[in-house]
Parts: sequence; C-alpha cells; structure tokens
Amino acid sequence: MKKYTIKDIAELAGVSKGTVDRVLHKRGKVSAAALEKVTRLLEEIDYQPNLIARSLKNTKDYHICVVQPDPEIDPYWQPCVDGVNDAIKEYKSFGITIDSYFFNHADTDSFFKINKTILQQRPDAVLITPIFHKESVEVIKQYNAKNIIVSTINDPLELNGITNFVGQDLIQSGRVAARLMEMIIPKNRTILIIHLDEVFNNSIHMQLKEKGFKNYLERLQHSNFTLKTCSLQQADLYDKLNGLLNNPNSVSGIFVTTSKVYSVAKIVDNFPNLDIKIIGYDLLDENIKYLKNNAIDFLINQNPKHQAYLCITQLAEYFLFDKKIPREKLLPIDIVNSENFDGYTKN
Amino acid sequence: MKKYTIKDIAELAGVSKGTVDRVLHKRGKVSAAALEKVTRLLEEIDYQPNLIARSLKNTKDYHICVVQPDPEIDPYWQPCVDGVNDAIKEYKSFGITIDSYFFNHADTDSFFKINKTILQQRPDAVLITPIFHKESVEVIKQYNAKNIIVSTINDPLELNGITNFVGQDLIQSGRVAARLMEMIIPKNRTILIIHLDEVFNNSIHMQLKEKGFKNYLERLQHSNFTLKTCSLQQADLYDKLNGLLNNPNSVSGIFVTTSKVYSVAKIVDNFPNLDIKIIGYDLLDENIKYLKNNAIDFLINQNPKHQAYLCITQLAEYFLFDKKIPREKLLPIDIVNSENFDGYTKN
DNA sequence: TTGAAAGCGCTAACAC
DNA sequence: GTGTTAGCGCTTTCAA
Repeated sequence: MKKYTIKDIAELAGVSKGTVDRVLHKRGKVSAAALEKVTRLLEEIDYQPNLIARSLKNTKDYHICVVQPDPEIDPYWQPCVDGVNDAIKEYKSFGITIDSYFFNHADTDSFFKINKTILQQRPDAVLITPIFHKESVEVIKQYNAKNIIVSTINDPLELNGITNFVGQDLIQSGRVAARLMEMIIPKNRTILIIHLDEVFNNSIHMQLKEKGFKNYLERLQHSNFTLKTCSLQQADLYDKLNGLLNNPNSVSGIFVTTSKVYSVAKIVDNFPNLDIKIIGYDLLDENIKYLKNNAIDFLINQNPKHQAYLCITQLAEYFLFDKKIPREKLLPIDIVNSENFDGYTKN
Repeated sequence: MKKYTIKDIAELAGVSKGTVDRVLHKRGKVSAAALEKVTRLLEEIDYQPNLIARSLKNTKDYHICVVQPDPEIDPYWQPCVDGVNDAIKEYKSFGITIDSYFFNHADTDSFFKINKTILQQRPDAVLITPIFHKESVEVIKQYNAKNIIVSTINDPLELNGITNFVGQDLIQSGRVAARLMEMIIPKNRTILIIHLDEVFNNSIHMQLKEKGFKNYLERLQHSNFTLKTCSLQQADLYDKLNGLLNNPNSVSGIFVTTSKVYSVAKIVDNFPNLDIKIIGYDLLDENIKYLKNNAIDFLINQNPKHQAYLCITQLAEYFLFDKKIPREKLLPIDIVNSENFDGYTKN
C-alpha cells in the first residue's frame, strides 16, 4: 500500500523525474522505449499524483469576481452574499481571491457598468447572477472572448458560454408545490397562482414554476382543480386579494411563485375562518414567522446561499486541484414546514 | 492585495524565516523584541499561512478505518458504503487512505472482532456506525486509549469519547412527520405508529421518532388524534395489519419509523378504498416505487450517503488543512414526495 | 531526447 | 536566541 511518487517511478524505470513528468503530461520529447516503460509502470502501480504538491507548485493567485444584485436594495439576495462570504473565508488561505460587486436589480445600467469594470480586471472566473437575461447574454460573450470562465446560479435558461450552472429545476419545483397542494386541500377546489412584482424580476422563474404547477394538476385523474393566475404588483395585492377572499369559498389554496409569500400570508391572516392553504418560496425570516404559526403551510427552499457557495467551491477546486467542473448541478428542491426549517436555515 | 509569505514577513521584520515560524507556532526561543515586532507585523498584514504548502510539508499518509454493517446482509446500509467510496476516491490523491470493514448487523461478535483488527492497525481515525450501543461504548474507550479519533454517524446518543457526530435530530424528525400527517388526514382520526423489527435494530432511533411524533400531535389545540403504537416483526406484519384494516375507518394514517415502510405500503395497497396515508423513512428504490404511485405519501430522507461522506470529509480536512471538526453536525430533515425525490437520489 | 537543478511556502533539525 | 538549510512532490527551465 505504499504511496508512489514521481521519484519512485523514475527510479523503477531507470529514467529521470523529468521524463516521467513528460510522459504524465504527454509533453512529447520522450523516446519510444522510455515512454513504453514509464507508461506501463504508471498503470501497474496505479499512480496517483499528489494534488497538494502539484497545487503548491502552481503558486498563482486566482481571482474570482462575483456579480450580484445589491442585498441592501433587495434583501432577498442576502443569503447569496453570505454564501459567497463563506467561500471567501474558506479559500483565502488557498490563494484564491474573491471580490464581490453589487448592481441594482432594477437597473440594467448598473449591471453593465460593473461588468465593464470587472472585464478590465481580467479575473480568472466570474460568477454572475443573471437576472437580466438579454443583458447577461451580451456580457457573457465579452467574458468568453477574454477566456474568462463564467458561472451562474439561479438562472434556468440555456445561456451559451456558461461553464457551469448551479440551481434548481424550476418546472419540477412547480410540480413539487402542486403535489403538496393536492394533498392539503379538498379535491376540485379553486387554487390561486400569484406572481408578485413580475415586471421587476426575472419573470422566467415565475413562469416556469407556474408551468410545472399547472402541468402536474391538469394531469390528475380523479380531481379537477380550478386554477386562476394573477400577476400583481405589491401595491395592488391588498385590494385584489381582499376582493377575492370576501367572496367565501372562492379560493382554497394559494401558490405564490416568489419569496414574497409573506405579504400574501399577512392578508390571508385576516380571514381566519377560511382555512386557506399557502405554499411559497424561500426561508426569509418573515416567511418563517408565518410558517411557524401555520399561516404558510409549506415553503420551498431554493437554497440561494448554498447555490452561491457551491458554485465558488467548484471553481476553487478546479483552480487548485484541477477538479472537473460539472456543467450543470441541480440542487434538490427542499420541502420545508414548521418543523424542519431550522435544519436549512442554520447553516 | 499582495499575498504575504513567511519570507516577506521575515524580511520586513529583519529576522529569519525560522524566527517567524517560531512566533507563528509559539515554539518559544524568541527574544522579546523579535516576538513583538513579528507579532505586530503578522497582525498588521493579516497573515494567512498557505495551507497547501503547510500540508505538503506534512507528507504523512493518514489512515481512516470505517466500520459499517454489511450492506450485503442489510441493503439499507448500501448508501453509507457509497458515500464512503466517494470519499475514498476523492481523497486518494491527497494521501488519505480509507479502509472499509463490515460487520453483521445482527451479530455483536463480528462487531467486536472487526474493531479488534482495526485497533491493531492503529489508524489515525475510525468512523463507526454504532448500531450496538453498549458494545460501541466499550470499543470507543479502547480507541480513545490509543488516541485514535472516533467519529460516528446515525447515532443520536451521547457517546463519550466521540470526536464528531454527523446525523439528524430524531425527535425533530418525528415532529416533522407528525406535522405532515396532521396536514393530510382529517382531524381526530386514528394514526398507527409502526416499529418494524425493533429487536434487530437500534430501537432508540424508533423510540425517539415516536416521541417527537406523539409530542407534536398531543400538543395540538384544535384536533385530537388517537395514536396507536405497534412494535412488529416483519413476519407478523401482514396478519396484524390486515386485521386492523378490515375494520373500516379504524386507521387513517400510518407512520412507519424505519425504512421498511414499503412492506407496509404493499399491504395497504390491497385496500384501495380506505385512503390511508403513509409516512416513512428513506429513499430505498422500493419505497420510491410506492411514493411515485402515491401509495406512500411522504418519505423523510435521512441521507445516509451524505452522512458518511460528510463525516469523512471533516476528518480529511482536519488532517490535511487542520480545519476544525465540529463536534456535532445535524443534517436537515428532508421531506420527500413523488416530485422531488430525484434531487436527493441522484447524487 | 534526457537529466539536473531550482523553487513553490512552510517546517524543523541543526549549527552557531 | 537566531539563522541556515534541507526537503515535502511536482513542474519547468536549461544545459547537455
């Protein structure tokens, strides 16, 4: 069970370390005889290079830039920032520097400006949260032109030029919500699907979730739910929802396609005798408050913190240890209720 | 943003690398003046040692032994083995050798025998799956006496001498199941709690889950479920359950505290008009089959594969990079239905 | 085509 | 007390 090093191989083959290295990396300039001998030896002993040593040699400092919506403007993004910060700490001692940049999630100009700055820095990789689809495509092209690796989280779209994507299957996510809804409301009732602030956000997300949700329910054999979709602005939510709920039995379940589900729960809370079930997204403190008192029945955890952290991890291990980066990593769609949320929130 | 090395510090402080190292590791034999100067400098520039270099120096081969129930005897343990095997592959190139040993989960002698063999090998750490509690306590003492690190997964008990534990909060796990059950069966019905093969397994697990389950339901304000507990052997299951189910409306929900929930689902499937809800544990193929056709309503994922993998990861990063090992790592309690299982099964 | 040698950053033994 | 030095395993340059 001895650990063989290049030196061992060299001695066994009667050549120098340099030659072994040339064989290992197929750098040519090796005689047929030596090639043959070393190759066989390598196979025989199942040589595994010491990745630590290899990495040490490569003393380059790697540089990753992260482009995210500013959490001070939309706190939804705070978990992503937290995930990135964890990664910063973890990889600092490994010679990987990570810089965070924030844009205004309602302002494409700020997005462009930041990417321009980053381009000039020529980092080794950039992680972007592409909430502006069209604009992202453009920016990614520029990064690719300079051979800068581009990673994304959170975006379900096929973006060309992306090296790796970490996220969730959003259609499936809608199906998960639908199955849950099916289980907790009586057959044949009416379900409301609410998209909140669609114009200001990446509406593709909401549409895919809706698609999955409908798709699941429409194919059911023995029940026949009525589905109503509303795309609303926060400002209009109160009036609209109040109107609907004052008409009793009109709605039995509400599926909110975003993390703003607490604002729906807050209104529904005023109708305690209606027993309306609510399913939505993300473990915001506000959402968990309603989850705890059963005003929200289920939350689906998109795990933005882990998405961001994992994405950087993949890049770091690629730089340090040449570990292959999976092109797409789909995280599980966590179902969260009042009893298991803290397993997902605390770390 | 320069990366400072020991050499840099030495030059800045006007001392040698050796002295800096002595300060860093508090090895004494440093004059007050030098100590003061170097210490301040280190703080000033927030020196971070290069962990790769440090690790390379330490060329020792670490050795971890894993003691698990034989998956050929009880396939429940296969995921753990898979997790360990993943870790073996991953850390092979980092100078960490991991050996797997299997005991018969129904034979304490085999457990002792294997631990005896391992003790003689004097590994750096051992990961045991302590399904025999009393016996494990004994064995752990012996490891501790030889300064061998002991890690465990899957066991909720306070075992003294354990360095780290990776697992789940089993009482909370029962509460999760209870909350789910509450949502999917009508109020005030009867719920059956089934422990399968309790004598042959670690019954503590089942008891804790039951405790959490009951605890949740008993404190509900507006409903009043009747709870019945059965501890059964596989062989008796069919007769007992048939008896119960032939008495209509006797049972509305069944909570199975182990992964053998499929064997309950199989029997309940013969009573299609009863609409009995079933909740159980673990993503065995057999369970997923019933989950898919809604015969099982929810499974709780204990994620044995990840438990094992994570545990070894923690040990490896401790050996390689001196990363602190958390004494206890509680994994989230994943709720799984027919729509999100594949996020947890495929990797 | 090949071997020798330097060096990545850190540690520790050894000489002064 | 302190500085020097060798060396961890691998890569790469340079001279032969």
